[in-house]
Amino acid sequence: MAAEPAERRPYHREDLRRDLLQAADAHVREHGHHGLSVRTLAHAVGVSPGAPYHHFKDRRELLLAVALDGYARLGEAAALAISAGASPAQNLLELCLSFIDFAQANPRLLELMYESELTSPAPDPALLHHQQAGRHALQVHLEAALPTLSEEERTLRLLSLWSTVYGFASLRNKHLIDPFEPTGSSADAVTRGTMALAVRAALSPAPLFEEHARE
Amino acid sequence: MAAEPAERRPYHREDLRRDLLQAADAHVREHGHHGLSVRTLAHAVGVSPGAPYHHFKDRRELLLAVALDGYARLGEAAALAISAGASPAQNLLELCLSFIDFAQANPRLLELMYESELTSPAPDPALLHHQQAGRHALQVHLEAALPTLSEEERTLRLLSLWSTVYGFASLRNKHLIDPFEPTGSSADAVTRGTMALAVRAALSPAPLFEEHARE
DNA sequence: CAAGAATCTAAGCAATGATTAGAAGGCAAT
DNA sequence: ATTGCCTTCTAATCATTGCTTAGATTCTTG
Repeated sequence: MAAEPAERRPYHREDLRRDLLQAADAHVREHGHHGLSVRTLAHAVGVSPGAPYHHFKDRRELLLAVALDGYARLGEAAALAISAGASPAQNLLELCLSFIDFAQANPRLLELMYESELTSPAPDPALLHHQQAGRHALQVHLEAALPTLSEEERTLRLLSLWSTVYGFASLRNKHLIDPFEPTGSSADAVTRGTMALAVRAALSPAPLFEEHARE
Repeated sequence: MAAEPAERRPYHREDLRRDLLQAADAHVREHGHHGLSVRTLAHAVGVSPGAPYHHFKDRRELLLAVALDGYARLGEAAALAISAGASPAQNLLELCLSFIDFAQANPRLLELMYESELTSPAPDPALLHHQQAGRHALQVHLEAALPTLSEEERTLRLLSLWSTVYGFASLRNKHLIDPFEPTGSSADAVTRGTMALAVRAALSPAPLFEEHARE
């Protein structure tokens, strides 16, 4: 929490904004964003309590910047997950797993990234864009995998899959999935199985919708 | 926000705790729990700033009580959704839709009900129980519908379905599903379709898991 | 009716978010 | 270089908030 109080204080420092973001990110990772105080953050970086307000209008804007940083890293992870040679089904699964892995590796950060308080009162355009990116990323590969399906069917499958991924990650981070042992590196068997199931269902060639309409 | 400042103040009032909870619930419904202040709440109810602390140890405990109230009402809605005569599939779908409906009707309250800040530092047993109830409710009917499936397969389907429901409700409340017109009463076509699809996939008799293992 | 317990008020403390005035340093044009 | 302006930072300050304490008021129970 309390980083080094900064060796020296050259009044105008190199890049206070960067240092603040770094310290804020560290705090969010360890304790979540709820307890984060601008003052203690300033003190940790070795600067007066009012200094951060020259780089961020608000506490909210500071947290917003941390969140946007998180989205950037999430985007990188997602980009690494897909590969040009793989099938759409594989890419879809890897994309889902990359999100879950990111959520497991950065639970507090992900919580901030989807924190509703961040968007109020004005929904930041950049934030909204990144929040929608998750769905869009899946959409592309789903369309590639199921070009023949009706637009409606595909939308439903997309929403279902994205909801599953986001919901699983959220519930898992809330420790509501299971007494998981923290397996460590990558997704465990249950996670992989659930995601594989979800992708399979989303890609099932038979129209799942409008079939079981009896009764 | 500001309720009537209470007509008179008989020092010992009827039930301050109830009044506080009611006012807190109203505030959460309108503005969410983030901005809720114990002091303004006390003032709205017409009582001194320290009074609430005789009924709630903490601001957190007050919010916890509001959340538990929410879970009680969610439980009632869920109980109304299932009917003894219906098929497990129908009950499953209605259960899912009742959760989505509740989420749509009380978005801020649901956000509080799954707020992580609520559980820290000590995860309240009652809260945890209610949070797990969503999954358990689905579990019962899923077991009734798919008694022949392996335990593993059923667990994966359960987790997938519950994740879909929770994820869809969350994303929808974050306005991340679509530009929805607030249709008003019940779930709209996209919601019903997505949930029907998810239930269908969860109940698909063919083993979705461990089948497509080629490649 | 008296004693004790519960509920409430009043006052106050420490922490926090945010603003303001002005000092300290950087930067560009002359 | 010196001048003038802008940016960055400090110091001081304010309002709000969560929460505690001491004591007043009321209820309850023996």
